[in-house]
Amino acid sequence: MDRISENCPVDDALGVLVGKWKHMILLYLLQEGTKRFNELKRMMPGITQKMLTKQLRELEDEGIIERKVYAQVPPKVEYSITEYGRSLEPVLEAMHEWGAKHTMQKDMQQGENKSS
Amino acid sequence: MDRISENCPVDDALGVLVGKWKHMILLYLLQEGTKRFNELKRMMPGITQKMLTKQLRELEDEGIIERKVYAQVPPKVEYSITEYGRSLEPVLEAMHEWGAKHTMQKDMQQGENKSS
DNA sequence: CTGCATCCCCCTTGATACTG
DNA sequence: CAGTATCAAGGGGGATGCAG
Repeated sequence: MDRISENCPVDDALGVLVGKWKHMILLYLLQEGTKRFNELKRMMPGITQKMLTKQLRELEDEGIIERKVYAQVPPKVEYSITEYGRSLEPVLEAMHEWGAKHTMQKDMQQGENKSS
Repeated sequence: MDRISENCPVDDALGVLVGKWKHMILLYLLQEGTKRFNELKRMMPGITQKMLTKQLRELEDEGIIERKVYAQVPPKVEYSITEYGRSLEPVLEAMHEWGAKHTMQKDMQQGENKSS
């Protein structure tokens, strides 16, 4: 890759990931597979139904996740990553890796002057 | 990497990149090296001084870019990527790559039915 | 040239209550 | 259980004007 900003496809990726809870949802579904609505909700303390629904919808609209509804008396809806959504994994990993180093660096700035 | 969401370092990476113009600034500085304030501004039609300044400040606070002020009569300020900031390149690249595919896929959904 | 301050708008997020 | 509707609040982002 020589030039990475021709038309800013970076924006597309960013757009998909931006949202207070979106990446969390993605990470959970990526790691733990299919989940029900309330399972996801329970995993993210602080999120409201409204937000969960909204972020889920947006992810679904992008084709990143799949929504499967079971016609049952106690409603049951399952969410899972699509193949397309799985293609985001490298991006998430790159960000995770960077974030981890970032945190380390911040921590180290305390200790490195005092070493020995 | 087994689990990528232990403490959501992804959030840190996202936090650094999120902002309507931040990734653009990063891409420009990454590709073209040191730039002056107005050069950056000219590169991004639509951005206002306020936003440029703000995004630049935030990037600077994170240690991603460096701000060098020349004590001259016509003020001159140069911005450049720090070594630390350069560590974001893989992340940007991953996003760029994904975004490019994403765009392609959208385009193809028009043509693939009509092939032949 | 570069940057700050102010005012304003709108979108995102959040709290709560209600429905199938 | 899953989702929608409504109302309120906060902050990001934009336009403009002033200053060193």
